[in-house]
Amino acid sequence: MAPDPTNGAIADALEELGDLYELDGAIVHRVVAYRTGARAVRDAPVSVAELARSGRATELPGIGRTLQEKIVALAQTGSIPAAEKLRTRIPSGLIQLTRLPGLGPKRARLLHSELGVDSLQSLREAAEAHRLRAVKGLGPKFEETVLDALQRPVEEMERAAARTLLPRALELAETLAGALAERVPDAQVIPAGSLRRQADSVKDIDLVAVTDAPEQLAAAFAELPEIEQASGSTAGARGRTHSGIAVDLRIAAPGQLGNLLQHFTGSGAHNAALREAAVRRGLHVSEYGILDDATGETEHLVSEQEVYARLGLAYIEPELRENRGELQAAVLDAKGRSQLPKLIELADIRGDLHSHTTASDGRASIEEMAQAARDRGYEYLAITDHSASHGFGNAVSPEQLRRQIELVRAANEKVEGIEILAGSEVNILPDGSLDYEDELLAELDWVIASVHTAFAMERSDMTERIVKAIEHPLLDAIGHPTGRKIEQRRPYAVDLEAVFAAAARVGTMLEINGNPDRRDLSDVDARAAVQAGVMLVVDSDAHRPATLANVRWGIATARRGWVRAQDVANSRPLDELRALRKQARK
DNA sequence: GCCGTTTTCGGCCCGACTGTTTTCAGTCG
Repeated sequence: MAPDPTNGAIADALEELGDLYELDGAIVHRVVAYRTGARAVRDAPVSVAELARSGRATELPGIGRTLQEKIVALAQTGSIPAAEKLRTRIPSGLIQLTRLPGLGPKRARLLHSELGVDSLQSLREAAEAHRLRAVKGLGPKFEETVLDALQRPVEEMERAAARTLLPRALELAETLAGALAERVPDAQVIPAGSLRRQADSVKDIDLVAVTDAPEQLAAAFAELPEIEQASGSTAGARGRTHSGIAVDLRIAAPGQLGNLLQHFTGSGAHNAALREAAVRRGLHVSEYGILDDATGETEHLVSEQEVYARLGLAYIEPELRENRGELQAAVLDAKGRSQLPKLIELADIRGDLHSHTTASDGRASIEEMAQAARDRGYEYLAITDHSASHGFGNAVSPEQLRRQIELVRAANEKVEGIEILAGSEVNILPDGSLDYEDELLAELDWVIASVHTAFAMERSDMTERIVKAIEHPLLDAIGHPTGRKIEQRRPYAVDLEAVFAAAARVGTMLEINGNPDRRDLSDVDARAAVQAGVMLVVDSDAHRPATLANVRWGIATARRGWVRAQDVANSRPLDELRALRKQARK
């Protein structure tokens, strides 16, 4: 039997089917239903193919009976009959057409029926022969836009599609906001959009500003040294940085910051769902205010708290605004309470359980790392250098680890105000064993294990490998459990449901690694892990004192995953953390 | 195609911008 399609593959298939229906002239709501469904599948933390087979995929918001049937067909036969049928009628090149700016499904359909255009190549030929302008509803300007888009080099298209990791984008946004506030002293400039939601990566930088001098602010934006090209008005300005990131600045009068910030924080899916629910209550939400059908009046609100309150909702933290159930959870009951979690905060973290020194590939000594951790206000720090088989010239032999344990004990005497734990980040070998003897592992205060080799294993083998490690009695936690690198490397194939079940059963913790390239577990995975009963740890994986601060990206991911402080072991004092170790629980 | 503290049928977020238009359709975020 063929393996189940991944959630990603199912989502791709539903999106393609949506595109096909759209080009076939289906009503927009049907098309939107496919795209909403695709998103729900992509975000789902469990195997949707399995869910659909047991008739439970309809529990996902946006998946009904029809989509479930199509998912089952995809899992059983490898394709969806409706898509097969549509493909005979709609040339695949038409979908490519809709990716061009200013060219959507309606125009692609029009070009196909009027001119027989069915690919980027035939579109180019038609445009060059000036046949586009002859079509009713199109004109020379449109023809020019099309030729322009087709002539743009591939690299530029790719650059425009590229996403920037959160830390870099946030730093840039803060630089721009600071420079603007300096030039227009009364202006308040706030990063919004996916930046404010602390997403893994962002497509562009959204800034929201409040000022009484909008013209001055828009002009100042265009003058910024970081901005390469800009256009603007009193409502805002757009530009592009020299590094190629699009920047959007929106300017509001002080009285409506709440509405504007809520709108531009998004996500698009959150806002669409929020507004649909509001319409049922006779309220119409936009970036300018809330229009009440009953009075015909539009209210302008200064704060987001007021916006959510006006809609009968508890305040929703930006990290939760992805339309993953937060709107339902925010509904206030008769006593004014909601089902939203109290999210973990950076200040809840009492220690770091994953850090490196010069003993392996780190850049600082045990003492330097410990002092930096203490200066962050931590109660404890685990030194977890790589293990015997790590390779890259920085493996730690068993003898070296014994010596390292002594060095940690000695450093603990020297450095006041923090407890240093002797640990290791051991490799999970392809057969699921760890690469130190149990006798040595038993001497350590903290053992974290990670996959660093043989990423390309079969899903079932990788699952078996990691579950075996989880079941090791001396192991405390699994580091960066999926191996993903944001925008670079997909997670290795593994059955996370089985991993979570095993971890919950034996009491092995799972990490949210705070390295901004990793943030692994991801937000949706972390949420599913907690739901399965897993205890998490949030670590920096620091290789030098400064990168201890990377724990903030782990906290961002945890918050996006609905994680509370009580779900995270290193939010607890050291004695409580020790009591959570498997060894202590026996 | 999905969904329901006004509905199992009849709705389905909101506004800006562009280019083509004599009042608006299509696209985008």
